[in-house]
Amino acid sequence: MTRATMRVMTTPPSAEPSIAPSAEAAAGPVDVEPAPAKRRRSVTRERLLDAASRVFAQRGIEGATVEEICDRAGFTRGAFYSNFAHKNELVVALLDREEAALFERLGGVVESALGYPNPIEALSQLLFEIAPFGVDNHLLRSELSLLAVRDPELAASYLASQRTFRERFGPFLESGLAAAGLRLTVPAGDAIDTLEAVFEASMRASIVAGRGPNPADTLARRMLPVLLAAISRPAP
Amino acid sequence: MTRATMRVMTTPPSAEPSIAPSAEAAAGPVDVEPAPAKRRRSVTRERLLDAASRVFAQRGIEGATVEEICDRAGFTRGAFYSNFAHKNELVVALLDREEAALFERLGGVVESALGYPNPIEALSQLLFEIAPFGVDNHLLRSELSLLAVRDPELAASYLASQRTFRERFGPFLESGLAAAGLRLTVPAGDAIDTLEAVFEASMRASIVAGRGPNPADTLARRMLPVLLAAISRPAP
DNA sequence: GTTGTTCGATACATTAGCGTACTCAATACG
DNA sequence: CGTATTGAGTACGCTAATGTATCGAACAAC
Repeated sequence: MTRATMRVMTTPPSAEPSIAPSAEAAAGPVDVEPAPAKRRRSVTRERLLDAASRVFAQRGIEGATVEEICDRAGFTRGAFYSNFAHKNELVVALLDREEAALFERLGGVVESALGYPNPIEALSQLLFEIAPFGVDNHLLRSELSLLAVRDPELAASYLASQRTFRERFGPFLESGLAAAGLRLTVPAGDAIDTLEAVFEASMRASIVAGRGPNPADTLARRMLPVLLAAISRPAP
Repeated sequence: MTRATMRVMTTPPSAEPSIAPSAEAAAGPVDVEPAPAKRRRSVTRERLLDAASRVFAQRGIEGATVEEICDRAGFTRGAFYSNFAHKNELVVALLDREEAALFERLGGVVESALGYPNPIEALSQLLFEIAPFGVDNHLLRSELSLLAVRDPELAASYLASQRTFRERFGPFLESGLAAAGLRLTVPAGDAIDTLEAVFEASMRASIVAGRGPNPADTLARRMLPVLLAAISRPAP
């Protein structure tokens, strides 16, 4: 019952393999895997973020407790406060990470945009491949935007994220449409906001209604083609 | 410092006029004003609901404490728990009340629907008269839908409210369109959900961005005509 | 090997907010 | 008028969650 003993028991309870000295090539992801031990810290951070993502999805941001996040990550609160100052900092960090992940997917899928028969359908399909990249993120963003209404600090982060999202997604959308011989009839920002709004509503609706996260028919699935048609017209 | 003294001090601190015995015709609203004293209770309830509405708007549902609501209403928690079983019951009660209020407005505005020159613009205008009947309600519904994702009890109430909203608003929308020589091209439910989603997003966006609740140009203001056009076509 | 540093664990103090039980005052009713 | 009922205030206990201060062990460098 020395602390060493306890540590062995608590550290890798049900998560990734332990971070033993020479486990460099071991662990799952294809990540850069930096200096073997020097970066335990960043591994811990990642695991906390992973856990946070799950717990947030389940309980919501406000509903989530730091403790549960730590438990799920296989750490104690000590580890948490050694890595983040507050819960909010965690939220922001998670937001950043998910955003990066989104753009990665976006990059990976962009080439498949071209050369479809029906342009609107193709674009819809495309959006479906990147947008519902997890209900969790939608819920997260949704709740975040709500929290941002009151918390100025979160608002700043949220707005920043929102802006880069628009900046990167706008061109994507426009080039997608262009490839289909279409162009936007409304400001790109509005188009994106509208699409996002419907996606969010759609997600929430299907969850609240108890249907699985993405059954074949959702509001978004039905409305997306209509919306895309509404905000574009054949390019001159 | 008998309790009587304290009561005098705490009861009407900064709210509506006190509920003295013969103050029947006194108080503000044009309400039915039932039996003079028999219904103190319902007055208390109303005041708690009013306060709750304000506090929720400011702090959010989860962020609001029962205590603050009571303070603002000029009561103590004793009064609260004498009127509501839980915070959730309050939330549901408030939801019901706001819904009723919405339909009242909807009734009052429906006649002005007819006989406009530009049908789409007219409808947009109409929706703007009933929809942003207060940012607060949008935030409330927004947060509620989020809470409903996790809380089955709230989900039930939310879904019920959602359903009656759709049932009453659908015909309204359809007849509005019909009067303009248009008909829906998508299911009414989808149309409503989409409009609502954009309204919500629009509200949140302008609040988060720090602009006032309804400046002349919002996402909704810009997109509503486009959306309406997208979901309707000339009737045969 | 020894030493220094870093990271995470343990334990604690504190706060806040909820819900309940009990009490008193005022009103309604006979 | 006196009694019963109801509505609101007061006080209390309890739980959950946060953040902090301290401690020990592993790793890295020399």
